[in-house]
Amino acid sequence: MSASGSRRLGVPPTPGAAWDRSGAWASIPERLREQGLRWTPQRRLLVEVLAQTDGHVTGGELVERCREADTTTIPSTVYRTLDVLEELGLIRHCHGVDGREEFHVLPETEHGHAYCNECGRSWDVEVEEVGAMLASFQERRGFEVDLSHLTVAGRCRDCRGAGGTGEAAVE
Amino acid sequence: MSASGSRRLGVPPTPGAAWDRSGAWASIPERLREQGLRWTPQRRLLVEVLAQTDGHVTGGELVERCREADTTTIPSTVYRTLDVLEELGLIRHCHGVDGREEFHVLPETEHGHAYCNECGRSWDVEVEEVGAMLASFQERRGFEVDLSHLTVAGRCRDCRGAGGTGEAAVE
DNA sequence: GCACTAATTGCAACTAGTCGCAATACGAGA
DNA sequence: TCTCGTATTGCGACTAGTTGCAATTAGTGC
Repeated sequence: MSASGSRRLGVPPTPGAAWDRSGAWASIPERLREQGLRWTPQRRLLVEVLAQTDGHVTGGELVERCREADTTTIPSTVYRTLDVLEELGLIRHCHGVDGREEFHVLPETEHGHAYCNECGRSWDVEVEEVGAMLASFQERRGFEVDLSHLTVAGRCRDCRGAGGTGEAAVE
Repeated sequence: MSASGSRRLGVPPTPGAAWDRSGAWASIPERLREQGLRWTPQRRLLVEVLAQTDGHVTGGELVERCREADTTTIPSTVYRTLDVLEELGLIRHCHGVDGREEFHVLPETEHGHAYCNECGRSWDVEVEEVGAMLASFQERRGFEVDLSHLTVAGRCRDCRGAGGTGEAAVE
């Protein structure tokens, strides 16, 4: 495959302009149609599943949940719809430490992730924490970093044995 | 994929601090045996292939090259041997933007990678460039970052210039 | 309500990689 | 040189995701 494959770097949702979540879901059919795309039962099902999801999900989990609602769900349809929804800015995908795909639903702010290789927990990484790095890439390389795709692997405080709390663990 | 093979662009390997590569390879059999592991023909083949490799390779490419030398090569054996060699520190693996595994042979310094989503090129990211981020993770979260596993995705200078889609997309 | 056409789906085959298990064979010790 | 324990291999099945293609169908125009 080529790096420019089906997964384009869509323009991310503007962070400040916090979306009305329910509104965002409701407008999907017309937003699709505006672009000559279609609103199908399969897409509606996935959107319903997504609307009940908070935080991160893997593609496999989404396929699973769709299949619970409709046993005839086909994985390739789910993954293709996920691509379309990502282009619409409703979800963002990134890769966990193991390289597996993960999706964020309606990311309110662009953020990256930190994963602990040992316990497998993950944390959101906000722009402030890596702002200097982003700026340095911009200046030194002219490189525009896609924060939502940033995955930082390593060992968390707990696993290093330093004691302390695993704040805001996601999983 | 059009641009396969090793792509090391931008920051070149540190010229002075070169290891004695042949020495590192030569000591593998005994290093394995020291740990109660074994030196097999399959492992020797993979090590030979690796010794002729510079920069980054995907697992698939390695399987391919081993198969060229020995058509009976089994993928799972290659991947398992890769794990063993990583434990020995002879290679490091990371994940490209598409989540696919990539291996570095004999990494001279711990480094991360920057990938351009559009042209697919990649660059090494040395510790100086992300030092502040590493330190901040350490202090604020007690999190020890594994730099060699860091993949920064985004758009490179050339693609931002050529694409002309405007810097307005940056958030 | 009907026809048309291009977007979408379902399917099957494929890529990349992992895992469990029985058979093989490395290499330490006799 | 032979024996033996166990690391490793080969294999087949499986997970996660992608792709090409023919059949289906959403949605526009009449």
